[in-house]
Amino acid sequence: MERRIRLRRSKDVERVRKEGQAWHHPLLVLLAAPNAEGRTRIGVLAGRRVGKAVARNRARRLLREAARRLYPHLAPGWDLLLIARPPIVEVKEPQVEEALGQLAREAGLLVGKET
RNA sequence: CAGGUUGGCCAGGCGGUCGCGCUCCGCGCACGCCGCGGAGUGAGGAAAGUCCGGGCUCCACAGGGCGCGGUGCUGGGUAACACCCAGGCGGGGUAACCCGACGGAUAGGGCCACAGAAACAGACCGCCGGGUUGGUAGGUUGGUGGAUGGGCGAUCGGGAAGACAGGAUCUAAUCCGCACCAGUCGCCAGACACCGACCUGUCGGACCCGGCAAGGGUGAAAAGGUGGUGUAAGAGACCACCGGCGUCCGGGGUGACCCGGGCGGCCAGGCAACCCCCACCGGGAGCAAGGCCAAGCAGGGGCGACGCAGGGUUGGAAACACUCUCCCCCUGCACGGAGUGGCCCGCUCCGUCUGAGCCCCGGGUGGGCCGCUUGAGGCGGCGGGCAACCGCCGUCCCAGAGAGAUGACCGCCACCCCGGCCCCCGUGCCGGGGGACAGAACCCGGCUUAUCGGCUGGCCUGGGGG
RNA sequence: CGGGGCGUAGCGCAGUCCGGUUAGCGCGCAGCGUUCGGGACGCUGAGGUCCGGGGUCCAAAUCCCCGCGCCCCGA
Repeated sequence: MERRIRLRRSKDVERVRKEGQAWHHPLLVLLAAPNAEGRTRIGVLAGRRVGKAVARNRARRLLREAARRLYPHLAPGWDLLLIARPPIVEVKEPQVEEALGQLAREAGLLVGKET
C-alpha cells in the first residue's frame, strides 16, 4: 500500500482514536472518521497484546494487505484505523480480508462492490 | 556396526501473479522531493535479552585525598573485554573429553544453627597415678557375748544295779574313794553372733588432686595415616614408610608450575559468591548522542551573596590643570553560585542587590535534513604462529526504514511424518500433513538465552570380520 | 537507550540486609461451639515448586550468576 494513502502522523492517529466511530471483529477493530482530504487514508496498529515483534509485524502486514485489496471499493474522504487483535496471528490473509470487508460494509464505507 | 564425545556448516530451492522500502536511469508535467516505466537491491545465527567490552559524539579535564564499582592461576591474542587460544593446577569420566569466580584464612574483624566436653583451642565418658570414702565377697586379726552332756583344777553333794552319755579306758570291789553325774568358784578352749582393724578382690561405686588425648559418642567439620619404640597411661614424645604444609638449595620452564634433595615443627579447621587485605582496571553521559534548517510562542511569581582594601603610568564625566566624588577597568581578601555527574580540598569561570544562579506556575513546537552506513568489513590466495590471531596481495560494495519496507496467494521439486495399494520388507505409486526460534533501527567484538530439523569432519569405548 | 523495584498460602503483606531452629500475620476457606436461625464472637484445622534453572556453603526464601513475568522513573 502506497505511503501517500497511509495514515502516518501521530496527530492524525490521535484524532481518529478520539473522534472516530468503531466497529469490532475478533480479528481486528476498525475506527473511522471523515477527513478533509479528497481520499481515504488508512493507519495500521498492533499493540503489545498481539505478541512480540514478529507477531506484531505479521499482524500489520496482514491488515495492510487486506486494506490494499479492498481499497478500490472504499468510499473516499475517510481516515481509517485498523487495530489488530491477538487471534489475527493465527489466521491467513483471506480471513482478514473477509473480516475487514464485513466491518467496512457495516460502517457503510463499501461502494460499488458486492460479493 | 553400536554407543559416546567434540568441532564446522546450512536455516529449503525454483517459478508465477498481485504489492512495499531504498538507490540509480529514462519520460512526463499543474516542477513536487509528484506521477509513470525500467534496472539493481532488501533481515539473523541468534537481528532477541541488553549482561560485558570498544568505536563514535557531546560535556568536563592542573592535581591530591577518601570512597564506589569491576576483574582475580599463567602466558599470549585483541581497539578492548567478564571474550578467545595455549598451558598449569584441582575435580569428574574406562577413555575421547568435560567442568572450575582458580589471589590472600600466621593483617585484622565477624560467623559456624542443632548436637556436642569443646567449633579453635578443649576434656563429658574414658585411660592412668595419688588421696579420701561407701557397698559387697574372701582371708588374717582384735574385742565383746557365748551354745557346748566343753576341758582342767578346787570344793560340796550324788555315786555299785557302777544312776544319768554311746564307746573305750582306769581304779576299786568293805569303806573313804575313783571313774562318772550335777551344782558353785577359778582358769582355759570354743561353734556361732555382733563390733572393729588390715589385706586381696569386686561395684556401669562416689568425691578430690594431677597426668593423657589413644579410644567412645556428637557433628558438615574434632588436630596427619599405618606399624613399632616408649610409658603409670599415653601422645610426632621418638623411629620407619607414606601423605601434606612451610622454608632453603639445585635443575627445567617467559610464567603459572613441575622434578630432585636438605631442614623444620607437625603450625593449629571451614566460610573471603561476609566485611576485609593485595594486585590491576574504570571521568560522565548516551544517536532521543550531537549539529543545521524551518515553523511557532507569553510571560508571571518566589528564593538569593556584609561587601571591603589597594592601584590605574594620557581610563571617562562636552576649554585646561589639580583635588574630591561617581562610573569603568585591574589586583587581593570575604561571601554566593556554576563546572569537576559519589564526596572533600584545590582549580577554572560567573556574580555580589541595575543581582550570578536556582525553584515553581504558564506558553510554543514535536516538521525536515545531516549524523547513516566503507567497516577493528566480506571473499579468495600466499606467508608467520601449536592455536586464538596477525601481515601482505587481489577482489567485492553487501538493508538503511521512520507507526517503521523485505509481504500475500499459488504451483513444482527435494526432506520428514502418517495412511492406503501388492502377502511382508526395501522400494514404487496414490492421498494427506509438517518445517522451528525469531524481525535490523548508530556501528562493531563477545557472552547468555530460544530453536523444527539437515549435512559433514576428528577422536574415544565396546563388539564382529579380514 | 539508561536506571530502579517487585515476584512467599486463594488475596494483601512480614521474614531476605546480617544464611540455621516450626516460613509467620491479617482477611478468606473448612469443622465445632454459641444462637430459634444468621451475623459477630470463641476454639480447632487445612492450605506453600518461597517465579524458574544453576552455583557457593555442612546448610539458601535469604548470598552469587543466568533466565521469565510484571510495575515504575529519566532522556
